[in-house]
Amino acid sequence: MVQPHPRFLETLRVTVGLSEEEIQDLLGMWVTLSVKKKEHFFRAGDTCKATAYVNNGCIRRYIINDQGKESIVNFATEDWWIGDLESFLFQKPTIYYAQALEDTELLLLPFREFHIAQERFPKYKEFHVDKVQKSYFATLKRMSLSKTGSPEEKYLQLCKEQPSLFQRIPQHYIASYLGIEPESLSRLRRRLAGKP
Amino acid sequence: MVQPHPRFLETLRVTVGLSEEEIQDLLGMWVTLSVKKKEHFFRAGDTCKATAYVNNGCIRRYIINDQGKESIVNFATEDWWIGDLESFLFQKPTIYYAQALEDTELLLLPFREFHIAQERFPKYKEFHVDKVQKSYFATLKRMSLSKTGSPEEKYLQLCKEQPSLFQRIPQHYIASYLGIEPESLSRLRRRLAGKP
DNA sequence: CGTCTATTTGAATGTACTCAAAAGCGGTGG
DNA sequence: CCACCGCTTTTGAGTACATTCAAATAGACG
Repeated sequence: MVQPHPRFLETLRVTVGLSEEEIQDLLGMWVTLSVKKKEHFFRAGDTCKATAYVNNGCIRRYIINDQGKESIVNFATEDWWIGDLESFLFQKPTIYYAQALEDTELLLLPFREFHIAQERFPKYKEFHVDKVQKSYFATLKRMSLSKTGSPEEKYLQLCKEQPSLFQRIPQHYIASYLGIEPESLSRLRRRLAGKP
Repeated sequence: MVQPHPRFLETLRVTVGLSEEEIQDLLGMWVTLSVKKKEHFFRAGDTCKATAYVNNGCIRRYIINDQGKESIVNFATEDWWIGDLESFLFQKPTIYYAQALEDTELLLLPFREFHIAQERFPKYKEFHVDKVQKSYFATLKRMSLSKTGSPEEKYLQLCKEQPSLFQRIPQHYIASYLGIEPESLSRLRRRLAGKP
């Protein structure tokens, strides 16, 4: 495996609470996957065969609706997790697409190894259950607030949460995430810049 | 306790998988709460002291944003669960409001009893973890799809999922749920009815 | 430099919004 | 039984903002 991101090891040590030996043991179960810019990690219809940690790079997760329109659900950069948990846990087809926007390095824990790890390290299982719950609560909050917010507010929110994105990816992806057209985002930015 | 909804008992029997004795034991831990139309079950800032099952009636859960605008998150009718799990599990203040739109009867499992039940009946614990996960996945899917959908699609979706609502509550609540103004919903309905 | 892609700008259109007022509906009390 | 009241829904007119389509400009990269 490639050199894991420092925060990956820190998570295992501090948040999960594993000993150095346990970490070495666990690390042995992970494999590295490189995904080149523009390539897909998975597509709708695939079944997710592993949980994935973004070691570096950037992945966009999106969905395509009945009318063929795509909408970005989230961006995963360094130290994020990417995948479709439902597809992974139940080994059923996903409805999402995951595409690299930069050359990306993923750390994968395959399905079998995931279950072995959960058995062997109860702390890892707890960590995982906890992560699901936290994601749930965060998602609920984001959803509730985003419903009342204007595109402008959502834009400013994203600027706060993931400022690095604007330096690395074309902004029509940002527009797709915000649920507006690239032209609208362009005009929105001009308005915010205060040039009438 | 009042007569529980038949589907409540069925859930305990079939989904949770408890024996008749266990059910009797568990039922003893629940208490009934009546909430009159227009009254609040909880408000932002409160800490949820119980998990709540809607035995009959209807509750709207909503949020008020920075600009003081309210937005309905969901409607809970018979055989739904209502509350803020995050607030309940971590005993911290909620950001939501829950108000009865009809005289409503709730079945409550208070915080202490909830934990006793989880210890005494491992199956109940499993049931609960499962419920959280399923809610999470359902929420994600709803969110992803709602982002691309027009108000019209969301309206038709609600018609399919909770048709009874339209017979019981004022439609400006539906509008708030859809994220549009009452006037817009009125016009939307006229368009759908096909009267130019 | 030339090509491809991304961003910006313009003009016309559409849809939801605000504000205002009218019409519909349900319940209460005379 | 009817008149009145409060609340809900509908309708109208004008406004704001995102969309579409089209074209011009700017950037990135071989």
